[in-house]
Amino acid sequence: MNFLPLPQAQILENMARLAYFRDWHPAQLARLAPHARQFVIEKQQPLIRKGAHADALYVVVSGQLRLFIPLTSGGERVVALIGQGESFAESCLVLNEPCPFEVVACKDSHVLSIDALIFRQELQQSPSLTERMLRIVSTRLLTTLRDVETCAQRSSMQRVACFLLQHRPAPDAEVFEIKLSARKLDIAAKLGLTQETFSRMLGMLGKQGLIRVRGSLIQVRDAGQLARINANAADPGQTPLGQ
Amino acid sequence: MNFLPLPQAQILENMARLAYFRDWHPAQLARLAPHARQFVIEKQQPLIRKGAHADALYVVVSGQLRLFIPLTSGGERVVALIGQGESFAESCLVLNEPCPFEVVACKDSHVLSIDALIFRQELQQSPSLTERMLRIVSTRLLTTLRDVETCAQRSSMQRVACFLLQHRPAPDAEVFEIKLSARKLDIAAKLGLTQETFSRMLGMLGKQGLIRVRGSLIQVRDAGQLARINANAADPGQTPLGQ
DNA sequence: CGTGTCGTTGAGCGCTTTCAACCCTGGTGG
DNA sequence: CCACCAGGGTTGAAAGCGCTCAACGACACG
Repeated sequence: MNFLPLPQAQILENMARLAYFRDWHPAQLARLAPHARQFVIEKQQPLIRKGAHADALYVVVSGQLRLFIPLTSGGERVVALIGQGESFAESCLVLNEPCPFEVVACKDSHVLSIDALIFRQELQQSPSLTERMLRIVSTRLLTTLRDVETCAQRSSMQRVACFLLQHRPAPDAEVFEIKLSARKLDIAAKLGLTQETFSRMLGMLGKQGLIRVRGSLIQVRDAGQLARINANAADPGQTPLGQ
Repeated sequence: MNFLPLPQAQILENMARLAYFRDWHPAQLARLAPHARQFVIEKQQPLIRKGAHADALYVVVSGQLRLFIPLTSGGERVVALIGQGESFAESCLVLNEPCPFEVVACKDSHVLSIDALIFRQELQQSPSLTERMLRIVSTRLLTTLRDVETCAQRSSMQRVACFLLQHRPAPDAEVFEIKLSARKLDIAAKLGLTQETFSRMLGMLGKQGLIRVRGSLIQVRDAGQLARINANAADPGQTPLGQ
């Protein structure tokens, strides 16, 4: 985790370029930039440990971070994968609570940080910033609840179907493509599965012709049938008993 | 779901009495009260269906509500149990998104509702209210993440241990009591377990002397050992093979 | 005292995990 | 150009664990 000795002008420019800061008040950005830093974090290096206090608001400039809860088995339960232009740990910052998950870089990444004290100060003085944070945290809560729904599915086949259908561009789209934004290992961990099980389920769906997998590219060819897997507890991949 | 024909003065008084509205601006309460209603909802009756838009901010005056995701198996995955003086679905209200869970009364309950439009209006005009909502939603997100952590535990024994330790009053408290705030059925569903498994795990812990169960009262007698169950993947409840 | 709800206990099955080996792909260097 | 290597992904076999179904027990309520 090396800080980049960037001049403030550069930092401010980087911030202005990020979609995340779009339509923040320019004056606000100018106030925050002097307390912002940018740094590089190498693949597999930790950024925040579980239980630590978040001392800044972090925004990913490039790369990808993995938020996860470490399991006793040595495994991980991925809570979120944070990509370019996203922030995280906002709720911890707001409440000044310890971080409930670990944060590690999936790949070499650039991250921008805004000092917590300064940010809270700005928060108190800026209703529009507060409103923005309310929106962000609300969105994250709904996303998390959707993930909970996916993981709540009893069978692993249903979880995978649920996951695939989350990427449906429209409620009636029957065919569409998904570009996996992370290693299958991490996605499996986000679904509460092992990578082996995830792989098997994708294989099964492939054999049925419902999807087509080529590396990290998945083509869904029959979303309706996929949705039916989710609805029926029955697994149509196995012997069609009576159906 | 019967609306109570309460005079506005009564509604306002009820609101003022609720801890939830403590230190809201009196003027604010006065503005909202005319658009608030109070109603009774009977045990097992639905309040909001999954996918519906929340048309109001709801606050529980008495009783208990169950927020859950329906599973294809007919079961439920409880997301939260909302008791007196708590609100819910704030994030849906803020983003005007459909509700990701069902809401049903656990017991006969009194609920207060504030019209969504009016509430959003007030939200825009009142930075302090926005800040309050930000705190509430942030808290709910952290709570949800803690629940995710519990459910992420591989073995059911670990989940139960995790659940019990969530009620530890202090990090070093070795003995303490827990009063279950809901039916064991619902708590099990919140842990992602069946009530049978939940019962079995409590039974095992009881036989080991780590806890003592009397109805909905659980006395934890050795929190340290309980924490160790969580840390070690090994289940000390079974035959001590080799240990 | 009967009734209904909730909780407990028991037995068997199916699924996911675990552990293992193997494959595939991209990158590197001779 | 090919051999080699490392990381990620796939596939196979075996075993453990939680779910399901079913019956019983406990308790509150009318």
